Amino acid sequence: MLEAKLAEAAILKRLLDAIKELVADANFECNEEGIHLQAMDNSHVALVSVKLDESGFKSYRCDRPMPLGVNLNSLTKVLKCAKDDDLCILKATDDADILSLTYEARNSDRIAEYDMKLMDIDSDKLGIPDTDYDARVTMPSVEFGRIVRDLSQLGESVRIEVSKEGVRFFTEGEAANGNILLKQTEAVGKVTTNGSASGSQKKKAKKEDGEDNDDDDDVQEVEKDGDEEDEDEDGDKKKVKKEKKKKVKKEGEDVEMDDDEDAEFKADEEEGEEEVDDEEESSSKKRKRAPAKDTKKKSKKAKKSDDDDELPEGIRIEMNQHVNLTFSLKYLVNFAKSSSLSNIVQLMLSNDVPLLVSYEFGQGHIRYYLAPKIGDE
Amino acid sequence: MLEAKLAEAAILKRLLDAIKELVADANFECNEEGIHLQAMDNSHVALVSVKLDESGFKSYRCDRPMPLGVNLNSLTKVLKCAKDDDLCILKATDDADILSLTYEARNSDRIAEYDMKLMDIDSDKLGIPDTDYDARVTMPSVEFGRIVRDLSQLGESVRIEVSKEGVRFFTEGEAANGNILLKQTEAVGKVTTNGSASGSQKKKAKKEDGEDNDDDDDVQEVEKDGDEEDEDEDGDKKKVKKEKKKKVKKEGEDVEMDDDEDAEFKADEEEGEEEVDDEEESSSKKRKRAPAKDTKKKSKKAKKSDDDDELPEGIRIEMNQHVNLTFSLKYLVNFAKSSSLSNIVQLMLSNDVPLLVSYEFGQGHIRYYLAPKIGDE
DNA sequence: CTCTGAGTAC
DNA sequence: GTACTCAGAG
Repeated sequence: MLEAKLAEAAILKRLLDAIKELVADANFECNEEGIHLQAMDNSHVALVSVKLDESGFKSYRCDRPMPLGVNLNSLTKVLKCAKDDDLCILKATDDADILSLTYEARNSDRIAEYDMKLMDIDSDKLGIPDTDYDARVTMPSVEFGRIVRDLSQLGESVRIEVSKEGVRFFTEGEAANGNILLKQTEAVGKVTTNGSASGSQKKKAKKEDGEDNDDDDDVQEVEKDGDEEDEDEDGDKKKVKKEKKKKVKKEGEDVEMDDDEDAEFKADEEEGEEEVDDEEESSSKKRKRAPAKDTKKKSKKAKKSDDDDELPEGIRIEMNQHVNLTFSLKYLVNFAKSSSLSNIVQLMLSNDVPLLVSYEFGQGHIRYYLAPKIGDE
Repeated sequence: MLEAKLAEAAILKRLLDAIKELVADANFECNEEGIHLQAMDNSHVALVSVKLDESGFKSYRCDRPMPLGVNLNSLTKVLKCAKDDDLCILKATDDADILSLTYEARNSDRIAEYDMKLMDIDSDKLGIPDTDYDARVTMPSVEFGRIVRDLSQLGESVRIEVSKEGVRFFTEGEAANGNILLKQTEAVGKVTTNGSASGSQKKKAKKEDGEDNDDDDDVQEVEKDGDEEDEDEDGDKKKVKKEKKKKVKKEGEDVEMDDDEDAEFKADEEEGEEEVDDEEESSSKKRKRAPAKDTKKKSKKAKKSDDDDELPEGIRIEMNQHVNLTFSLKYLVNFAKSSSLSNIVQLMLSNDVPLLVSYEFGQGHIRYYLAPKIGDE
């Protein structure tokens, strides 16, 4: 049987919000390591992979591997009945025909239990080959969402090109064509959070810093001014100041997102790692609408703690080789719904192979794979 | 003629928001006791009863009983022209073909007057039998709203069962079944306000006093712990003390909700009553979410003052006998719109008789009656 | 007092 | 599904 206790129902709610439009039914594969879901989208064009690590649960027990065939629409309805801060307990018996969700209010004076019928789903689970991507772009998830939403108003697809110059998103539409260039955020003098990759960055990734987001990041005391040419400087500035207390991330290097990718970009991962100090709290609160910035610190914070922060800001571009690929914007817009799960998104690209869009959060990750369009389709 | 001055137009606005979806036209029956409205909903399934007590007005005069036939849609439009804190004066001449609404800004620098045509409505006013209900559940109105909204996503109807365990709401739906259990809030050490009902409670109602509400009731200095199990005495206690200045209701006992129900739970009514002293103001602001307790004492402040709070928290369950009834969620969701009128809602149930959902507020009350579903309809 | 989020209505 | 209104939080 399965009995998994999640500290906050909000995680599951956001996860379902992120994938319910893409996939109708899916198997939640539960085993001693945690819960994994992998599914093709309804039109069999994109692939979604979600992992909730056993360590991300308040308590977790799964005696034997079991696939729970869930209708995501039903699960979404059931999850709407949970308050964000409810304790959420998932239970299934070995016959796996019912998934029970129990929500317990903080004060325990209210306990709600929902039983959802499960279904048999043949999982054609495809293995995902490990790929050494030629380029990786790490950016605030809200910024990625903004870009694809903006461009989707003009055209159907976007060409993403990563070059020494940075990463460029091109769209051609009837009304207008558009292209957005993101340059790597300049490493701030010091404290910059996103700074560059540490040593491992092999290639020639460049990191200028463009963004002019408002950022509120957490940069520390350092101050960087960025006025270089156009954009950006202010973005950084502001961030600099805010960070008073944080101690920042620097050291964490590898912990973060190493799972799939490997050596190639491994070094960068650290960003996610940073932990905040204890007191943090600081100002990180606002991430709202600023274009790029955010601050929120919450994202990854480490896989294990409950909440995590990340470096809220900045764009990092790492590349081994120039890549130029075209994707359907419709899917990317859907992927971007995961912004509520992490402040950071990573785009992994190699010519002629599917794009990987990855969001890491405290309890696990959600990854999307999308094959490039070929020719002018 | 009628001339009634209401301290805040907001009360009327909220009242109309609460019933305008349920009823299209209704008679406002005005007499020397106040204004009363009673109407079946458009599909003749539910009954709404609203009472604005004469004492709840800043000034009130009604020379002779007169029914004012109002189109609630029109009245809603007119009320949207008032600011929440405007003084609102209702006037009608004896021929009752026009209702005049005058809004006066706090500082009197703005006076608006609207005249609305009235209509003849045959009121088939049914008497509402006094019922001694077998169970009464008192809970935060927002929580009730949340529960019925949640469950309405899963199914069409809800079975409400009150037992020694607490109150449980069950729904069966295609996607999932759900049940929510509310246990009586644990009585807090002393001060617990809710105490029990006073003497009148005839049956074997039990009143634990669980509530941990913050109650701010008005309990005075006394402290009651209410733990005995059942009964009531405290109910009276509390009211007794509170009354400092207000003339109020104490005496009014009957005033409260007695209309329909009576003896059964009458005692409890007082809760609503308590007034606060003058200084109130106090902290009453927060009644929000604390689970159960909080201390805040402010609550009701009195009917007359502008706002009333109630004990902001906690769930109280009183029952003479196990009840188990099924209702249409659609109506309950509509009833729950009255949450803006009171922080507290009471559900009165007896097997095979209509459910009474009651919201008491400083100036009066709004009550909904809904017949249970029979069998598996 | 302003902003953000949720709920309700069209 | 989109827009508007109301309520709660910062």
